[in-house]
Amino acid sequence: MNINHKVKIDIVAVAKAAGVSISTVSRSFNHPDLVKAPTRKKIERAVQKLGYIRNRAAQVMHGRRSGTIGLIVPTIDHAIFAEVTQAFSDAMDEAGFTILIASHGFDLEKEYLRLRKLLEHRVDGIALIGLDHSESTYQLLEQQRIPTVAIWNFDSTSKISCIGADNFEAGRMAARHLLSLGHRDIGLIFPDTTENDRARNRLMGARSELSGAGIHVPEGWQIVSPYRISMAKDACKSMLRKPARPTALLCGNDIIAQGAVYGAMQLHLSVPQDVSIMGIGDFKGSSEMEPGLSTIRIPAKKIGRLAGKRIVKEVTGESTQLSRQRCELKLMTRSTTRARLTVST
Amino acid sequence: MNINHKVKIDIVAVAKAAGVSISTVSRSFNHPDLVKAPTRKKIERAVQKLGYIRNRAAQVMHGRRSGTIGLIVPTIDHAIFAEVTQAFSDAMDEAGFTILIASHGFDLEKEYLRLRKLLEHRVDGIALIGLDHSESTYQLLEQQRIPTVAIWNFDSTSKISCIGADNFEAGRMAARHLLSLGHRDIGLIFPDTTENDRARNRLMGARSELSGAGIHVPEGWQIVSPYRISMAKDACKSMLRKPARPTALLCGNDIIAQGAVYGAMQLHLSVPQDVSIMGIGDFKGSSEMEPGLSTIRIPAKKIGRLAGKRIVKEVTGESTQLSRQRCELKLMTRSTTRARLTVST
DNA sequence: AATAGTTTTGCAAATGTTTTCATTTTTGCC
DNA sequence: GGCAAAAATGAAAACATTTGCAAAACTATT
Repeated sequence: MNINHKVKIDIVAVAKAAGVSISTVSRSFNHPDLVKAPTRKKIERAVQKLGYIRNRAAQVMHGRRSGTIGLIVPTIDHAIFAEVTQAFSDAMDEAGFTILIASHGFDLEKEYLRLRKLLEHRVDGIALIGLDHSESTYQLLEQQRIPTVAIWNFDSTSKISCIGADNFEAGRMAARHLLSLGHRDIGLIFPDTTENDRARNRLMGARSELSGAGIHVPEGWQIVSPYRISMAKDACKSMLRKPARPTALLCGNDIIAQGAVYGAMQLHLSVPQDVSIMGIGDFKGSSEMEPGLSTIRIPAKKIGRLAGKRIVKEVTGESTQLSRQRCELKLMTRSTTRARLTVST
Repeated sequence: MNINHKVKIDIVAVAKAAGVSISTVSRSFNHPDLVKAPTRKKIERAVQKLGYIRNRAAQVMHGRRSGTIGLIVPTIDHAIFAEVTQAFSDAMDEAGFTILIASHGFDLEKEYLRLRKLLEHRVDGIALIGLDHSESTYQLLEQQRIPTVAIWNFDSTSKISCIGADNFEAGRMAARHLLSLGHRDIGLIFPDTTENDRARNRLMGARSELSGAGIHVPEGWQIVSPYRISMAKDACKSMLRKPARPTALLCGNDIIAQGAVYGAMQLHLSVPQDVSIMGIGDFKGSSEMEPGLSTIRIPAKKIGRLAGKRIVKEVTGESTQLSRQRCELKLMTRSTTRARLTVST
């Protein structure tokens, strides 16, 4: 029955239909306790009849919060980011916020541009992945004084709030696990670390642990592979085909590790008998594959959820100072690692 | 140097700093060719100095488009949706739009609420997954006359624009492949299909093909499992442990199929020697796992990208009528299916 | 029934921008 | 150097809402 014929339905139309003033309509939305129940009823009925939907753009102009948070990720299409994004989104829903999402494909210049665009939309807060961002990004965030939280990394010296794991420690734990199993010939497969602090810190952690144990990783045993199963598979095969091959592989994350496992299988090496493979991350799927992947668990869901709660707090002014939160890591010993069989020395 | 001390930086401040009128500033953004180059330079310098960022909320109030598209997905944290979302996002970036994302966890009532919220933010268009939506959702979309596109399914009778694959056909093709390999004892593992038209159509397609070949699927050989590897693993094991077990498994999607492959492995059955396993979807990872999964390829990236382009066209008014686009399917024969070994009949 | 106090409602200004129309400046041409 | 035409700029209205303040309508008390 509601005739909606070209006429735009705004608060004025509702007021007219309900036979009250505009202010009363506005108030009945924003401060319902200030308007008499019967009046509210009339307004509600008018809203229903006309199919009115409030215009947040107009509200924003009054210094009201937009009720949106900008989330900038490298890519959505990665197990890690998808998981963390979903958890973040759940936290936002709970708090009544909506997410504006943008991805930059690991390009920090693009990230800056995405940030600008989100700010145009007057998001109330910004969530980023990691702490590696361009100087201009950091400057812009500071200049705009917008609540910001970095997801996924913990760093006690960060300039912005951060919630996540200590990646250095993660690399260290992964290395320690392999060392504890008696491995001394260890290969490393990591992504390019120039614009990726997460990977860089893991690598540094791993190397530090290894050299602490007096182990040197020879030239050919450290290779670079992006976070793609197929690439990692090839990288792994190229390393394991060499006459002198490592007895264990430490991978920059679970995606690489999964690729490594499959690569080894293709060479008819069995995991973990012939080679142990260690991941970092414990992504969805790592526990479920065959054989189950040994890895360092980084609690993505928890991080996403905490980050969501944190940004809401900063936006609502409930807690405004910089906060750094470290999420604990956990060694998940599954079926891709085992003690080195024969010590040939 | 830019003093930004509590003073809010709006277009007025820029005008003052540049020594021109507000209108000129606005024009230099929206119709740069209408303002003299030197004036534009002055304005740009003022913008730079003050760190001004345009306020889209204010623009929206003038009937301008918000430059945002609402995307509502069941969940982000699923290989399929993550992939399609990323492709959609890329298309949006290209067109200069920003995405407001919301997820509903396969709950169509929640979907309706998310839609309402997105409409409050005055998104210019809406993208949904699939064609199964609540009556109120459809009504709201129609009433608000907002450009909408359904991603992932093709249906020639849809009430809204849709871009995707014909899931019935996908199910049919998967079944046909198994039949062509000589399988007649086929088990089905599908998710609950009550609020999921994609799964429902696939199942119907598969069953129709099977019964067309005179094959009846006995009670115990059709089980329900959600789209979770671990659950599918268990479901598969429960089916394959029975004394009379099928020679092939047709799975509702690749996640279930991956779970099935791992489940079979755990029972020390080899795939495809002991049992063939067929997926639907060809998600990221399916080609890379060992053994590579035989499946029906649904081109997620392409669908996401096309959907993005389509919604932009509808929003800009370039093409306003309902459009239905079917993306072609492709049988990917990899290593989890093979001809039935011995025909015992 | 009048008064004071309280609750409810309405008026109008304010928000940051775009755009129409009018005004001013510049340009081209004789 | 003056004039018409064209180009550039500015003033003010419009957009959909919120909110401070004032007015009106109730309540309670005497």
